[in-house]
Order: sequence, then C-alpha cells, then structure tokens
Amino acid sequence: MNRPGPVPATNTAHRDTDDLFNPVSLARASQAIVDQIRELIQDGQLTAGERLPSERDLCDRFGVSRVTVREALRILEAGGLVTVKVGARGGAYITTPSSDRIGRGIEDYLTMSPSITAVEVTEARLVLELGIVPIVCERATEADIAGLLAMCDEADAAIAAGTYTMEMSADFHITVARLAHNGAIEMLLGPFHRPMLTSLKAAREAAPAMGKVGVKEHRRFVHAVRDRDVPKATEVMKAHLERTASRVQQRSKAKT
Amino acid sequence: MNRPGPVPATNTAHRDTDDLFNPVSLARASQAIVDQIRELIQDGQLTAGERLPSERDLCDRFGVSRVTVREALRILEAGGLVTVKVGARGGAYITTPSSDRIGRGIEDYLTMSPSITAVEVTEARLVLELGIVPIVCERATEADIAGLLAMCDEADAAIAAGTYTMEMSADFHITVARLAHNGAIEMLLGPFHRPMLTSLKAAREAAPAMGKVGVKEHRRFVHAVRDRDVPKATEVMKAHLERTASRVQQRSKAKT
DNA sequence: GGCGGCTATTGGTTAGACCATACTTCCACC
DNA sequence: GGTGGAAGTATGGTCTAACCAATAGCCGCC
Repeated sequence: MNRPGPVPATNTAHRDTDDLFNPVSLARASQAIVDQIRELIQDGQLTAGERLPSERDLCDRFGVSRVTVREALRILEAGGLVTVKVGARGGAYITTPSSDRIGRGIEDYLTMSPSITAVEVTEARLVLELGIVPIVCERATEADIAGLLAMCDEADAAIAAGTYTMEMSADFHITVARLAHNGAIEMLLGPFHRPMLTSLKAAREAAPAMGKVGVKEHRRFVHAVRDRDVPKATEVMKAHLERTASRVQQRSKAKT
Repeated sequence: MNRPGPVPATNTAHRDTDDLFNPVSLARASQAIVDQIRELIQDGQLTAGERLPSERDLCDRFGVSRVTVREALRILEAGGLVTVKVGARGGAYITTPSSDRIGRGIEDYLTMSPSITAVEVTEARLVLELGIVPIVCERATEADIAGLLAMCDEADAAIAAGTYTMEMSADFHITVARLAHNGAIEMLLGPFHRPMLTSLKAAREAAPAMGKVGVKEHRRFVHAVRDRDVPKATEVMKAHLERTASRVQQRSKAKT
C-alpha cells in the first residue's frame, strides 16, 4: 500500500535562480492531496472499502504535516469519497459517494441559490417525474406494484384516522422513482422532495382536502402502471403534479 | 457581526456524577461549527457576499482552536457554501453554491459509484434532455435560436476542416439545456456531459462519420424549435440521443 | 471457557509559532 | 501635485509537538 507519492508542486519553494521557471506552486497542499487521492479512486487504484494509511503515515508519504493531511481528508469526506472512523483499526475508508450525500449538495443548491425559484424547482421535478413514467411502466414488477398499492391503502387509512402527512405523499413519489430501477434518476429526484415538503406543508393547511384527492390520484396512477398504460399513467401523473405546481406558484405569487 | 455563539455540545466534558445523564457529546467540533454556520446561511442570517470573521476571531467565538475552525471552513468550502481568500481583506465569504461545484459532486457519483452503469446514465440523460424539449420550444427566443444555428454553422465548418470535436457536440446540448431558462435543470444536466464525452470519444474513432450525421440532426432540431413544433423536435432529439445511447450500450457490451 | 480490564493504534483537539499573500498607507521622487 | 514603490498590517497556509478520546484486540483472571 504505497501508492501515494510525495505531493509535488506545493512546497512553496524559495528557489532562487537555479531550476528556473519551474513550479508556480499555486494550489493549497491539502487540495493537491485531495486531487491525488481522488485520481487514485477514479483510476480504480483505490476501491470502495479499502483503507487509506493512517494520518501519520500519510504525513510521511506526502511530506506534509498532519494538519494538512487532515484538511484533505475533511474535503474528501465532505465529498463523500471517504469516511473516517476513530479508534484502533480506524482511519479513512474509501466509500462510493452515497446518493444521500450528493443529494444534500443538490438540495443545498436548490434551496440556497437565489437564482433558483420555487417554480423552477417544481418544473424540474415535473420533467423528471414525468420522464420516468414510461420506464416505470416497463420495469415495475408485480411485487413493486403491489407495494405501491399497499402504500395507497396505508394512506387511505391514515386519512381516515386523520394522520396523513405530506411525508407519506413524498414517500410514494420516491418509491415510484425507485421503480425506474435507475440509480442515477433516483439520486437526481431525491433532493427535490425535502424543499417541496416544506413548501407544501403550509399549502396543506390551506387545503386539507388535498391529501385525499392526492391519494386517489396516486391509486389511479398505480392502476395505469399495472395496466402498462403509458399514456394514461403519464396523464394522471401530469395532472397530479401540475395541481401541486399550481399551488406552489400561488404561494410564491402570494409571497410577492 | 457577533452571530456565532460558542459551540455547545462538543467540549467532551469529564463531568462526573453531577449534571447526570445529560450530554452525550457525539459530534466532531468541526462538524458542529459547520452545522451552525450552515443553519445561519439557510435562515438567511448570513447572505451571499458577506464575510465571516477571520479564523482567529472565529476561534474565540466558538471557543475552539484554529485547526478546528479551519477544518470546518474546508468542509463548508467543499460544499460550495463559502470561498476562502488569502491576504488582507481575505477570509471566508459566503457564496451561493455554484452549479459547477454541485455538478462535480453529481459527476463523481455518476462516474465512481459502481452501482451506476453507463446505460443508466444514458437513460437519465435521455429523460432530462427529452423532458426539456417542450420547455425549450416554448421559451427559446429568436436570439437563442439564431445562436444555435450559428453553432451548427461552426460545426459544419469544423467538419469540413476536419477539426470537429465531441466537445462541440456537448456544447450544443448544454446550450440547448440553457434555453429552458431553468437553473435547476441546467445544474442537473451539466454533469452528464463529461462522462458522456469520455465514453464517446472512443466511439467516434470507430465511426468518424458520426459527427456529420450528428450536426445534421442538431440543425433539424433547431428548425423544429424555431417552428415551435414540439412533437417534431422531440422526435428528432429522441432519435439523435438514442443513436448515441445504442453506441454506449454497444461499448459496454463490448467491454463485457 | 467466558468475561473484564489492559494496551496499542488511531483519529480529535490544542497551543504557539512562522511564512506567504495581498491590501493600505504613506513617503519620496519626478 | 501626481505617481510609483516601499513598508506595514491583516489574514490564510503550514508546521511542530503534545495530549486526549475512542476502539479493537489481546491477555490474564476467575
């Protein structure tokens, strides 16, 4: 396990005239380490589950102090490329970036970027959720469909009991997305739901009957999927989502 | 500017029997700082462009050492929430997460996650790029369309000169995505192109005529957009993308 | 044979120091 | 009087050396 070499261009050398015009030494040392390890992962020389040398080891190999190594590890950790465990046999373990962590980044962007409006977010969600309908109709297994119907039953029961929440609706949509059996799509769609939730919870107070209609639409959607009826499923989902979208637009208008 | 308070639960107190059963003190101090600052940003108490206190100041306010503060800043920086500048008037400035940085995360996930196959990536891209066609047809301005046509002209010229590259094709698709005038969609679609490029460059060597056909299809797509003909535009784009998709599938089959 | 404590490994944090960088101010020279 | 450069200063980047905290594994005792 002696892959990483000493970090090259960062030693901020005071080199005077000899060895002329060589290293501009721009980056941070920690960033250079991040780049190096990231590349090793991308090249497959470090694979998921593998353990990096201990921090003190890495210091020697890279020729930097522990502080610098630790900053590099924090960056890699923030990017979801490694996870760090303490204690004996602890250390930095290569992990495949989890969709959760990436989702957090996307979510931050959707929520915090002032150039992104709620309407845009809703629109993007619509593109994704409608786009997967044909795929879901094709790939959903009988068990998948049974699962969705079970969720509808639960939702009905919850409505009867007055305990229906927006989270249950979000769960339904997330589950549908999973039925595309496509990790990339699942990852992209996940982050949309939390911002959507916060934006919709208030709306539900204004229209408490909405949950009931929503669940009815959910069930009709599942039936269309069961029948592998792509146009019908698309139509139902579109109406369902656009009802939501119009609500968001109303709210963002009301705020203005 | 005295918003941040001392970081609470992390001082690993050795409290014996008094103050019983209180603080389990789980997290890392740096993570607690990150959470605190992130929350301030989300609440709008810190807004883009604003400058955090200097590292030494933050040490005092949070009651931790500089190393810890710096690790927190690295994490925030990795998440695109702040950027750090050196020199006088330097420091950590709040930034709105850039789509570039988020895109990098998504790209990492698409590239490195072994559970995501090239076929899935292609499929997700197809969903997005087809989904935006109606929006593009609706929103593209005359100037937008003229710009696309200019790109086609350039591409034709490049093909004649033998200098056409896959990057030019990717540029076309990115530009189309921008015409949806929806930042969320643009952010989601961007990261797909680099993995796609690497996957396609080899393919182009196997079929050098592909560029020519591709540009011809691009132009037909632009014409359909100009005519606001959604079905036609969708059909052209679908054929164009599926030709690409089949190529990726061939390649991933060939590898197996 | 099982259980509890000891020990070694490893990350987490601290303190203080020094260097590199970039903005500011001011002075000297033209 | 204006302009260019030099000194000053604030701030991030890095290093060193040390100690604390958590954990896995071993060893000895019962």
